[in-house]
Amino acid sequence: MVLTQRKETILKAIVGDYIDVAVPVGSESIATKHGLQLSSATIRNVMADLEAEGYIIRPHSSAGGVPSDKGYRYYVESLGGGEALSLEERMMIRHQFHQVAREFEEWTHLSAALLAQIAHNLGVASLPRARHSRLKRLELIAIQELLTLMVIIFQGANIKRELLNLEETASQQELDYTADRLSESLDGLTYPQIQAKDWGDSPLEKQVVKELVRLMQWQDEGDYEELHVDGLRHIFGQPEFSSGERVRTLMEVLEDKSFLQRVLQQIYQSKGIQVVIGSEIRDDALQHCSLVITGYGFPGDIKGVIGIIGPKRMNYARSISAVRYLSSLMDEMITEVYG
Amino acid sequence: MVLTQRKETILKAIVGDYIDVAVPVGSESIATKHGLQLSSATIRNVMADLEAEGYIIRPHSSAGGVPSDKGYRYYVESLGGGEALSLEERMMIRHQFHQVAREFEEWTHLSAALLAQIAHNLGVASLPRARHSRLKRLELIAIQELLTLMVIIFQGANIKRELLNLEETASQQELDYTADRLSESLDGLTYPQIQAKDWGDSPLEKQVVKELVRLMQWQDEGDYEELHVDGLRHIFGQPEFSSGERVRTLMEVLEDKSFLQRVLQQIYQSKGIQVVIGSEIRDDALQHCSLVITGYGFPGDIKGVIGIIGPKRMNYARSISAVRYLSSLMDEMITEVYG
DNA sequence: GTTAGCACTCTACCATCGAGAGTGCTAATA
DNA sequence: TATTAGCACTCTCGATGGTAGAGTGCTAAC
Repeated sequence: MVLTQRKETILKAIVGDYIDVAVPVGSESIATKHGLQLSSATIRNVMADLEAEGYIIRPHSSAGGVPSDKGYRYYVESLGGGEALSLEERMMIRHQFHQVAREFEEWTHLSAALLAQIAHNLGVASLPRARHSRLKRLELIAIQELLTLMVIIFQGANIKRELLNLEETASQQELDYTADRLSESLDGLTYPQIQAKDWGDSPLEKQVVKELVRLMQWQDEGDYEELHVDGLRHIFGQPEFSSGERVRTLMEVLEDKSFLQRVLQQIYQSKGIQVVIGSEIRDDALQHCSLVITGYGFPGDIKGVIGIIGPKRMNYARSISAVRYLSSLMDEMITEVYG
Repeated sequence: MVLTQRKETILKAIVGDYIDVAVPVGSESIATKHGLQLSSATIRNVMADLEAEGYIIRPHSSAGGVPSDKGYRYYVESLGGGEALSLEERMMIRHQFHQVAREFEEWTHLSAALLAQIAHNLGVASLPRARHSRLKRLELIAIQELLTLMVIIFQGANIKRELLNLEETASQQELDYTADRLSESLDGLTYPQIQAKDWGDSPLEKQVVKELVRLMQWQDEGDYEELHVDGLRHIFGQPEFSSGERVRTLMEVLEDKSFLQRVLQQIYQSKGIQVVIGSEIRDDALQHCSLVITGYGFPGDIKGVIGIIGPKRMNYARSISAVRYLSSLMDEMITEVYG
């Protein structure tokens, strides 16, 4: 599936121009703007070929060409590494991360915000999570006679809190004792390991462990941590989303978190930065969109996901660089925490 | 500012009809649809008065009337209690809350989602937070030699986690000891009280306390907890947001959390459910919107906020009932937790 | 293989026009 | 005096048609 030099040059010109101006591009403008030593007639011939081979589409019979998904795909493949972010941008990003380095709820907020800002599209980011969560520490705090707050701290600094209705009363001392005992004996264990252990007679302990296992199981089997989305304001500037209908379906997808996560999951299986274009996304609602997305964290174990969602007509080179840089930064930061 | 019986009836008819169909309403349709024993000519006379008094506006000289902000205001005031939610709806809501009762991260998600669903507009909700946060317990967990995870549990089950770069190495034992000591001596204190205490010589303790105070201060002085927004998909169905420009400014406001929080703060000062219409909101970007919103929690102490944002042309009666019911439910639930 | 020339196609824009909805006014009516 | 019928007037909205311009495809010449 490789094109001759000239076809490729012209296809890239078409895609590039269309990305810039969102208007079908004609043979004349290519001939003049790109310094090719070819007349518009020649370019028309080439474009006819490109259309026949499915790389471009014509909105109507006497209109210029717009890239098909196949055309975008060829364009993206031929980009190579993509242009790196400028030094100033990289420094700006590093600086901002430095500001929030200690509060890692902020990491995903910042990532999503920066991606949105750089790409002028949607930025998405989820916190990293271990595939098999391991307990680090457990706290039990009495709230009312039978109501207890259970705080679970996982390795990697993930935290869950949950209310627990005790079956029988317990003093704060008893709760502390139980929490300490459990923290010690369960340190570093996954939920199947916890489940496999032999539990004595203490009904309190039993109840807490049961709840703990339930929660860890639910968490490990679930999808990602919550996904942060930023940059909605940019999307509405794009001509492809000026009509109401597309915006609405896009919103429906974005608000149906489970759905978006399913899409991301499917993408995340593979390594490295993924670029998924239009119909390559399984879902109808995202036919007009492309994703530039990657997982990060320790391969196969801890995983999070960050990326960019936008119209197919996006700046892929820049988006890829941005996602690459931010994912490496996130990798760096969580390596410190998960040590 | 009270209208005669007839004027009021007609104004309410206009506002009600306009809310239904989003089209300027004419004298003829009022005369026929509302069973008034009046001819369209009479209604035209009344409408001329209403226009002169500023309750309605004409898009152009020979068009029907659309409510002004003043007209909406009168309509809302005259609604009285508003229609209650149906029994089925209330049971459905209660049931859903019951499902997530133990995980209160979910409370705001669910509230926002339900409000959005009921009102077919944006639902917003923030978690409750104490005005003066009080420490409940502190945990210190070694991650690397000089890197420690500090987990702070507040009264009311709010939790913060933060990374701490230690000035000198400390074993997990030392960290535990310090955390226990501090948890005990600081239990129930606010940050000024903590600051006022006399701190011994332990550099570790000093550092932890300093960081703790910084964080609590930052938190107490900040705005609300993060605000959850749901229902974007509904907004785009509304005719007033079909044009690109308004959507974009709305998005800009929604994504600028600090800004939205400022608006909400201003509103939250007062008690009970607030209905804020168009120009009554200080912000230009929200001129086309109305808010139905209320704080909840213990007055003057613990506060959160939930509400509905939509076009001025919203179903106020239903929105008010929904916000009222959900805020009472949230009150109920946090009363249990905060005791 | 490339290009100039030209007829053809399609869109986007503008002006025009008529139907329809709705008003304001006036005069007649209860 | 309050209400109503009647009517001329105003404004929007959608359809229609006509034109300029951009761009193509084809053919013949280079």
